Amino acid sequence: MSTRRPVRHATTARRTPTPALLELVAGRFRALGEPARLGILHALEHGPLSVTALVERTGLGQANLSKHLQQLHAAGFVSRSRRGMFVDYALADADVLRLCELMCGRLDDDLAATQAVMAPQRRSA
Amino acid sequence: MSTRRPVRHATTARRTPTPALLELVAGRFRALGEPARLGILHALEHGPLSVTALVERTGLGQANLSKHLQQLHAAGFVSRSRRGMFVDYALADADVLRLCELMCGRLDDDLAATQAVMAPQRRSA
DNA sequence: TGGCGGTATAACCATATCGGCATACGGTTA
DNA sequence: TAACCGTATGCCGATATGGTTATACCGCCA
Repeated sequence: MSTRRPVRHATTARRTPTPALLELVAGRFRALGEPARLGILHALEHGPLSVTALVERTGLGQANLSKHLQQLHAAGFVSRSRRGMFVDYALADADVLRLCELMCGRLDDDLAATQAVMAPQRRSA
Repeated sequence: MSTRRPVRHATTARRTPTPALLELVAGRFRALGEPARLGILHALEHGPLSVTALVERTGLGQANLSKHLQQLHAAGFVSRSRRGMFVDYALADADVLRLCELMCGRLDDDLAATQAVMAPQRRSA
């Protein structure tokens, strides 16, 4: 349910945003503003994983990981589902990766620009 | 310079991200993870503004605002330029708004979904 | 050159957040 | 039901971050 793509309400769009709305949006960006959580999302890129599996791939402590997963879930970036004794987490939708790719694209550009300034004539360094 | 659009290096793309890279990306998301800074970006949506002008539109204290502007600038979201005694800040590019729109779209969807669950038969509440 | 308006920085406090430890919760299996 | 495994939560110390006040910096103009 919720294809996420065609929907577009007027809720958050095109108006002077209230402080409460800004806080909501900011909270979601903040959820991505942590290397550990980005690592989790990256680990989920190729399919759902249980908490235990995520502990291995990310190297995070179990408790710590669990807390990060709660935050990602609260922000709507991952979905939760039980499988026997395990709990599988998965990327909620493709927009998550879109956000990261957009951000990475910006980073690439800026890094390239910085390099160009720092060493204009060198090939790579 | 730097059209930002067609460029796409291999730097951050498609590889197991190093901790340092994750930190870089996370830092940029964190720069957007603050209502005050989102408010600043919103204020700049229709054109460059000086710090003084931003103080008025955002209601932030001057020192506070200045610090937020430094962070946004460091993250590459705004550009700086002197005009006489003033310093004008402007959105660095259109991707900034793209990121916010993507995030707002997600929020809209989630809010709609929540409402649908909370009051399936009501029209609006 | 001195004063002034605009902007940035420093020092400070309050609060939020992360990571780790211990432990509680929830299913599953014996 | 009891023991057990996977997951979540409460508490703590360390650190980071935001907001305020005071002050330093820096072009401009008299």
